[in-house]
Amino acid sequence: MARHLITSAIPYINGIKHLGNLVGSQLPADLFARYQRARGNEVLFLCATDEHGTPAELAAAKAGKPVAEYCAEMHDVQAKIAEGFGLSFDHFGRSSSAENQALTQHFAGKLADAGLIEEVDETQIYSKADGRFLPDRYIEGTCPNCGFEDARGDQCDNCTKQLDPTDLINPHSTISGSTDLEERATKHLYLKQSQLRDTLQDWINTKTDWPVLTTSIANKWLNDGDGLQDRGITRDLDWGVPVKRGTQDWPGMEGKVFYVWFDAPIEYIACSQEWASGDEWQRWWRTDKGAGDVTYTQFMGKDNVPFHTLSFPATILGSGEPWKLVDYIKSFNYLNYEGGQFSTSRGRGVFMDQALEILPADIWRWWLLSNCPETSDAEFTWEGFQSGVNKDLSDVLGNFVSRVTKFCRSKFGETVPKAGTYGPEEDALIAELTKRIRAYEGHMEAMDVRKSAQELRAIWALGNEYLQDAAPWTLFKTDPDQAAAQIRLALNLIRLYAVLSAPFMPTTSAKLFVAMNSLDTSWPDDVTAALGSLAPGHEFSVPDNLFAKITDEEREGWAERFSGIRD
RNA sequence: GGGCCUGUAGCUCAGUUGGUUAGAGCAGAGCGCUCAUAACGCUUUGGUCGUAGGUUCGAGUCCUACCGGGCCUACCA
Repeated sequence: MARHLITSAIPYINGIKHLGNLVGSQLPADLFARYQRARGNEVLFLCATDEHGTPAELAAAKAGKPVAEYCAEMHDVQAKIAEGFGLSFDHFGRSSSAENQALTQHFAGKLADAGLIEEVDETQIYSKADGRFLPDRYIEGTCPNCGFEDARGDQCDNCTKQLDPTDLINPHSTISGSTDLEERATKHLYLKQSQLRDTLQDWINTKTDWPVLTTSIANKWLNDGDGLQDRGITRDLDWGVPVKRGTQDWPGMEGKVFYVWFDAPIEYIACSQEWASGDEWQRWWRTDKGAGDVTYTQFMGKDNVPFHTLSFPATILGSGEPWKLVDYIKSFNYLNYEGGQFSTSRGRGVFMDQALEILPADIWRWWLLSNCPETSDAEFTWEGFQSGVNKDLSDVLGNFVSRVTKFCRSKFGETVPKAGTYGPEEDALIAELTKRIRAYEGHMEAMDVRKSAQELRAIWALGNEYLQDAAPWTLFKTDPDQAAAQIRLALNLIRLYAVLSAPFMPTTSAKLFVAMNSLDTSWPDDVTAALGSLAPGHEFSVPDNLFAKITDEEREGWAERFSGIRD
């Protein structure tokens, strides 16, 4: 039995995520986790909220709450929505946990012991009105290059020139608008990633099967300009993991916290400590404690790739301790919304809570996964969504279940008919099913999400093709026994579909198991045997229609409702 | 500015190391079926593969230039 450690990029705490965030990390990770469990493998699937950093502090202030309270509430909100989407985390943790705090400090201590931490004196912009140091992006002013008035401190959005905050003319805080800014001396810890450059390059070079998107971003950072740069891992903030060297105070670093991107990936490990009782987590993370046979897969959007291919591995490798390194990084492009971008800050697009208000989770799961942005950015349009969902789910799968169960009820009652035997047509179907199921498995193992969905859909369609060819409604008049055998097979197909479709649509799958009155969720390694699961005489019930069609009126209403800023 | 990705039928996308008449789903057209959510099945119409050159016996696939779209560029996360 294989062992799979699976983590999804951890969503930031400051608000509800949109569908683009969902499809870029949590949803495909859940698909993979559910599939591996269905194949009988041991899975630990982890996710958490990423709670530190300036935006969290500002969001809390805006909500008029202490940041700890705000984060606790938002964590619960995100956890509930995740549950609504059927995300099957073994644990949904928090980067602000005591476990992560201790582990982050531990790693910092080990890195310092290894000579990989440097203390750097520097100056940063301080805003007296805001009472805080400002990250470059929170300072705006006039671009010295093109005269654009709303240039950010790191880059001008108009002429794309890279800037330093001190370059700006008439700089002001984007938080308060205050122009009372000054340069202040401060000291920070830098992780000397440059010393690990060759180690990281050698490691990345072995990952020939990773998505191009993943390795090309990593190589860019490793080789651009002077190569991998050292990186500041502390900030002058109140909310975060206090800077300590292991359990010891760090002289000169009082009142400072670790940078959110330093502690966030460590939460993957800490999350397992939150989940586990005792040392159970170690057999997933420590190669000296039984994690040697673990396959570790991470899922994330492309914006997260540098931190997962370089920063976090630098932390792991630099510690000199036997931690498990990631084996495969599945990265995604972005999902666009009706010709533009989903935007959290501007409230553009459909957000996870809104999605669940208007349609069941499985419908979203199916469309998002079968259209996920694997090779390039993908496009959400209401028309495409409507036609895709109606065709695939209502017409191909839903209607198949409906026609089979209702025909059986009217001719044979709500029991699997006993008469008749299988012949060449059934053998041909089984051969075709076997071929396609093996292909489906291959795509799922490879995490080819769109291809997996395409194959699954083709497997559903085989049922309709078979029925049309067999035509039990005609045969019933002359050879009812043969029609009975055909319907027996078709009923078994429904159970088979419930098994195969479960990773994509867990709720629908569960409904089918209930209707078929079956507890047999075993994977169809032998398709012939799987199609004998529901024995002659087995009772079942006719389910309600699985998927209501999306009407034109609904589609138009939603397109209108979600055309602007979220309410 | 630099780097990476991308441009294939009306739409959304597949096209393995260059190899015969370029594929799928949806949409369109025709036929069939009537068990079913007017659902299903079969057949079929659509493409000089962004443009222009080049390499090759052979290019959607490799090279160059150009045009269009996107992302990243290290202090947002």
